[in-house]
Formats: sequence, C-alpha cells, structure tokens
Amino acid sequence: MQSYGHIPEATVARLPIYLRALVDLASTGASTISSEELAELSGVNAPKLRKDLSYLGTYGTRGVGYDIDYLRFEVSSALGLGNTWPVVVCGFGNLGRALANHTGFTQRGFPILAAIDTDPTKIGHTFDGVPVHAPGEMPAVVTGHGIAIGVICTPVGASQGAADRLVAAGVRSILSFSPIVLTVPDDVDLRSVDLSTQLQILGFHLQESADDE
Amino acid sequence: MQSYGHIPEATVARLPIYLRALVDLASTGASTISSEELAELSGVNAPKLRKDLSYLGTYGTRGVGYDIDYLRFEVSSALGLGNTWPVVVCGFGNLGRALANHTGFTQRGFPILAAIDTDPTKIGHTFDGVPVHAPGEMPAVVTGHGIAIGVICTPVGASQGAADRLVAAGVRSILSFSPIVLTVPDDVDLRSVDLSTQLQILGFHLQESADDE
DNA sequence: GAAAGTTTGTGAAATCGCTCACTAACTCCG
DNA sequence: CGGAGTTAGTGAGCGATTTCACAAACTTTC
Repeated sequence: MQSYGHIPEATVARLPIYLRALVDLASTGASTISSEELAELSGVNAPKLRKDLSYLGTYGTRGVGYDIDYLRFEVSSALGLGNTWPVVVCGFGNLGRALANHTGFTQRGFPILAAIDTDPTKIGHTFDGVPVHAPGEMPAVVTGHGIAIGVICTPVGASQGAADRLVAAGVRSILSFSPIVLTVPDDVDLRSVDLSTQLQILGFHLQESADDE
Repeated sequence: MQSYGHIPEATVARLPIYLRALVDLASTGASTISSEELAELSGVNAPKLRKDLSYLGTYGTRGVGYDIDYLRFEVSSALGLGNTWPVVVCGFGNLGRALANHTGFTQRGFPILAAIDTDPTKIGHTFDGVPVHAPGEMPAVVTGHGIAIGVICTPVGASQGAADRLVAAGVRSILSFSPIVLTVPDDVDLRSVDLSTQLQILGFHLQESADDE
C-alpha cells in the first residue's frame, strides 16, 4: 500500500471536502480540473489546495490540471476509503436515529451495524435496519460486527459510561456528540462535536458586531 | 458593556468548554478552582487555559486560583450569553427535530422559534413546540421572531437554496450541517459541521495505524 | 513578620499553518 | 519546431497558536 509522509491535520480535515467536490465533478462528465477551479468549489484558495495535494504526492500535470478520476482515487486512498469501518451508535434517541437514517455513511464506508440503548422497549428490535442491543452486550456487538468506530449520541449523563464501555470492548475511534469533555486513554482517537458550542461561537461574533454599533 | 481586545478564534472556540466546566463545578458547591484543575476538566493544559483567560481579563488570584462564580460570569459575558439569539431551523427531518427536542439550546440562549420545511403535511403544524412554515414565509418568520441565526438541516440538494433564503431575509449567522460547501456573502458568518467528514478523519487515522503493523 | 509554599499572568521561543511569488513543465498555435 | 500561454509544485516569509519558564502576588506556617 502507498505510504505517505506526515500529512498535517489541517490538510486531513480538508481532504473529505476535496473528495466530495471530485465525486460531484466526475458525475458531470468532466475529465480534468485546474487547482483554481477545484479550490473555488471547495471554498479554499488555490495555493492552499495545491499544497494540500502535494502532501499526498504529485498527481497533477502542469499546464493541464488534475485528472479528476485519478485524483479522486488518490484522495480516496489517502483517506483510507475503500476500507469499510463498521460503526456502532450509542444512544438511539432522535440524534442517533437521524444518523442511522442518513444513507451517506454507509455509502462512504461507515455502515451503522448496531445501536446500543438502555430503553427496554427498543432493545431487541430493529429500526431503519439497525438492531438495538442492551449496554451489556457491547463486547459481543463489537466483536461480532468487527466494529471500528463508536458514535456517542446518548444523553449527557450517560456519555462517559458509553465511552468507557466502548473502550473496554476494544474500540479505539470515537465520535462524540456529547457536550462534555470525555476521558479516554491516550491511544483512543476521540473527536468531539458539540452543537451548542457551535451556536455559542456564532453568538460571540454576533455580540462583537453588535458592540461595534 | 465590557469591551475586550482581540480574542483569538482558537480561544473563542474553547470558551464554551470552560464555561460548561464552570457551571458543573458551581453545582457541586465548590467556590474556587486552580488553573491546573480547570484545565484537566476541560481537556487542555494549564498554561493554555491561563493564556486563554488572560485575553478576557485578570480574574484569578495568585496563590488561590479562580473564583468559580465570578469566572463563570465573566466567561459567560465574553461569549455574549445573557443575550438571546432566536434560531430558525431549515429542514425539519430527523436531524432538525433532534435539535428542536434538545432543551439545552434554549437554556443557553438559542431558542428555536420556528422551522421551515417543504413538506405540506408538516407546514402549519407545531412539533415539540416549534411551528413549521413554508419556505416562502422565510422573510416574515425572520422579521416576526427577530431571528438571528439559521441552522440548515435540509437534504443536501436544498441546502444552498435554504442558505440563499436565509441571507435574503437578513440572517447573518448560519450553522450548516450540509456536507457541501455553501456560498454566502462575505459578511455572513457561516460555520459548517459535516458529520461524515468527522467519520472520514477517524477513518484516516485508523488506516494510518493499520499501516504501521 | 519572615520564610516557604502555591498559583496566576505573561513575555519569549518554538511550532504550526497559510500565503505568495516564482520556477518547472506542459499544451497550443503558427 | 519555437514561442506564447497555462498551470502544478514548492521554498521562503509571515502570522497565528502553543508551549515554556519565571516573576509577581497571594496564603500558610512558625
């Protein structure tokens, strides 16, 4: 397999954006694209795009641009797509079900194969094709489905417990929607998305502009 | 009102985390806390916490630490909480309803006062206390409720249209859950949270560690 | 009241990420 | 085939962010 030198985190975070633009472009039938145009579609400037892609390798042709299919394949490979990483959702409330309903995850190699919830009326049933298990079944679920990623959508009070059970069952990649800071071992890759934090950042800027008047 | 010098964006993004830790601490009855402990609770190191807080002012006492209630008030003020910023949700599917159900937003000063959806069976009805309107009513909804923030939860194909309608109606702060790059005027503050991007970043690191073996 | 211990605030250095200008390499046209 | 035009790759400079060490200011102890 192709091996990359160190790719900056900031670049990694933008690769999915480039990839989506490339997939859209491929469906229009275009065959090549310049860094200028791809940058425009991705909401970044052209030198940044070129620098980002240069971390992956030399895939463009000067005077021409990038071959869309080729670049798509390379970005996709860099991101490790083509692999499939099964996902378990912890907490099958509104948000958990919204994720399960979202077909895009499976398409991108992140099938949601199981859910964990404490609600006895849900356990043992299947919603949107996702079977719901009790928290105690976590180890069996992880082993049985080869789960690589856990997503935490529980109420805030249950989120640390869910993280602990994921870690104990061997999951090393966690995406949390909990608003609290979760404690996990160093070798666990934890990403956190807090929706009210995002609103509060918008609120900060709103206040700033209000102060200027 | 207190006016701050320029606060770095990276610091602003962490203030909500500190605030939540402070609110939790206050409910335990503690009165002061050291930067070391607050940093631990917030998942950052102590010097970074102190530097962040120093942008807001000098609120600690050397040899003692920070007064929890006082610091909470100051961080809250810096973030512009105490103000209320009404929110409209565009697209009232699974994700939109998950947000509407989430009581934490109203508590933090971001009440969801209205939703916009194209589904005729939803328009005119109220779900979880949120009335659903047709897209054409956007200007009246924004003006009538004094909407400050729009949240986009529509299917991907409708997200740019929703952004355009928000902007046309005068909304200048947008939080998007759409996976595509939205185009808005420069004076609009747009934050974007793409859930599958987060999974793809986890996937990248999973592949990296798999390659090492 | 002085010395020892604790903890904040902050300048300086190091790191990281972004921008820009320019070279290298390709295509197109006559 | 040569010159004009286009576009990727990249080193150097710049700005933002993080880290670190230490002085300043407080409390506690004797």
